[in-house]
Amino acid sequence: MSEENLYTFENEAYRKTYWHSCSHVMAQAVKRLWPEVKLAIGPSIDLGWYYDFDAPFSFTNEHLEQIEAEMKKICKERLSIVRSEKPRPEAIAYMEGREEPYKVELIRDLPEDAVISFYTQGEFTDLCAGPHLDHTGRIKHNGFKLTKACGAYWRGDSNRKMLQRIYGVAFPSKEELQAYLDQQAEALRRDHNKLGRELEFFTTVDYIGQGLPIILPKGARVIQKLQRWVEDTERKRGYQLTKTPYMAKRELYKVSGHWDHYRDGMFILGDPDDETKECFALRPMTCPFQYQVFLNRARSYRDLPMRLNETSTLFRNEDSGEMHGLIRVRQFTISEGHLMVRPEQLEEEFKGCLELAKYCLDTVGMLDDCTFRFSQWDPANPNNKYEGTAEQWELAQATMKTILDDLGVEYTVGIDEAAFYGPKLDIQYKNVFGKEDTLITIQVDMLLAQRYGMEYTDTDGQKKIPYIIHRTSLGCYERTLAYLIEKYAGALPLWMSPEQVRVLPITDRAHEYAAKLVEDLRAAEIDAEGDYRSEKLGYKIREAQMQKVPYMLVIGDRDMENGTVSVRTRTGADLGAMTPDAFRALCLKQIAEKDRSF
RNA sequence: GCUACUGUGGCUCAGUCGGUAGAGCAGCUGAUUCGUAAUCAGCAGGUCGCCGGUUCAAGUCCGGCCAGUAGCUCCA
Repeated sequence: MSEENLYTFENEAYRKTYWHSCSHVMAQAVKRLWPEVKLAIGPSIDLGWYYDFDAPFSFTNEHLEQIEAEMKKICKERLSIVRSEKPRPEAIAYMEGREEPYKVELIRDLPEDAVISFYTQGEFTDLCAGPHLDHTGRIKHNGFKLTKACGAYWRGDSNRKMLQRIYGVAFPSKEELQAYLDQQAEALRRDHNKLGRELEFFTTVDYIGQGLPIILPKGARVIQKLQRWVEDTERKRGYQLTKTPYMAKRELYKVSGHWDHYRDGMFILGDPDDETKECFALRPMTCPFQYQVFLNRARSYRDLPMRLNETSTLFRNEDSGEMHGLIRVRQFTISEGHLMVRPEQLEEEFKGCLELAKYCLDTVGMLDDCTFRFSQWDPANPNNKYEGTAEQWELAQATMKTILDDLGVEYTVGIDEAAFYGPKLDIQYKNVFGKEDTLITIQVDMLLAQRYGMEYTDTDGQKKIPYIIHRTSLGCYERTLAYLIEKYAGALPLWMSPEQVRVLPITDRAHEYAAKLVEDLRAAEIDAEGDYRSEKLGYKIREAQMQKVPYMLVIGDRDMENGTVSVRTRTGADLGAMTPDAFRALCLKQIAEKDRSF
């Protein structure tokens, strides 16, 4: 960072400091307007800041406008922001005197030897580690906006009180703020939950239930293309396809530990507490089912690595507020797989899994937008979430770290993000709202094989326990489809488009010729449709364009005379006239190459 | 699950102070045969998310439920 850029938004530290000071200005404005509101915390975040409040009323857009107006005043007052420190008892007494119970709790939870600092601007003082700008006038009064108010639990704990969080963003100028807001509006136009319904990829029905979308023919066709490609790709890489049951008796899940750790997340058929009767549960994951394939007969080291894949439909009883379009649902189908490996094969096989996932993501065009997270356990997790001993966890995580470092994977560490049976490499993706979810996960499991009595006879005649890699190559098809719709704004690459070509006869005279073209294209396994309605060409083009059909073939008298098709793309380009054979070859080449540029 | 907001024909929306539902697009029928983003006319389509309450009268008011949206918490 050069000297002249130190106090600009190019410097992350400055940017964060600026936003943090914005949060204080916002809190000051709220306290001026409604002194009875209690303060919780207000940090800067990746983009902007938030502040959590405990207010006796709900913040509405009108309140946000009032707060913004007061904030502008505070900026114009150019109040100095001054740091001070207080010893612990004095700090507690100070915040008790100000009737700020959340601040008192925060101070009480600080370590004994912590420096307790405060920042004061005008009449407003907040507990804060800092740093901050030197005065409130540094904040451009027309460069910020409060974007939304919503609920958030105190200290992120769902057992504690729900406070109200106000989010804001700020930029060094009005123009940059506007550019950001415009860009956000543009992103929302890509929202798969809106676009996916408009384009008839999926729908939902009230009386079927939450998180249970209907995948319509177009969405189903895309998923079918992806699924066939993934299964073929896996087969080429030595995977064997399995088909296992969608449900099992509770006893299966008791062995795996899912019954103890995941029961609330399962759809249970029967009374789970009546041990005298059979009780089933729909599967929330495929692991224990696919293990039975390994267990089918005695295994030798020659059987390993055993790579099993399954296009697996899973059922998870998510809490009602968790569902979101196709991204978070209660029934989904995942490109699931498990690899049973000898210890010395672990690194190579893990590498293979990662390469496969990267290949899949790259092919659909999503790799560049992904981030990697090494999800580890938290030994201090209070909910007894994790199985196994500390030694087993340390070994699994150390092994995985070595693998990731050897592969040169750039990752962040997520503490307490592991599965209950082992650490994970999660490949994360963000939706148009900036919310991140796991797209793909590759997990190392040194626990469950033993639980299920999985073993193989090694070269030395000894029985040994395999390591298991849990992995997916393209994630869940519903979620992946959602992200693809958002990434491409509905205009999916040709090879995965549900309708690849639409033939548009200009007059009735061209119907027969058009129908023949459709037939020939379909014979070549190209998804083609004809629009034989007696509408004008412009109307048919408009409709095909809005439905994001990659290629339109305009057919008129001229084409019939010359034996050509006139090719138009959904981007509006006119490729001119060519023979049907030439067009078909062009199409097939782009499909075979999975050309992402079209 | 929690907080807030939303719910009128397939879609986008109008519906005043409670007085018994309206438009455009899509659909259907007919006319039109028109070469690169909307041809014209007609027809049909809604127990206003569901259930209950208040009222002479509820799409409008109240309660409960269901569904959708954002965030929180959880999670692929």
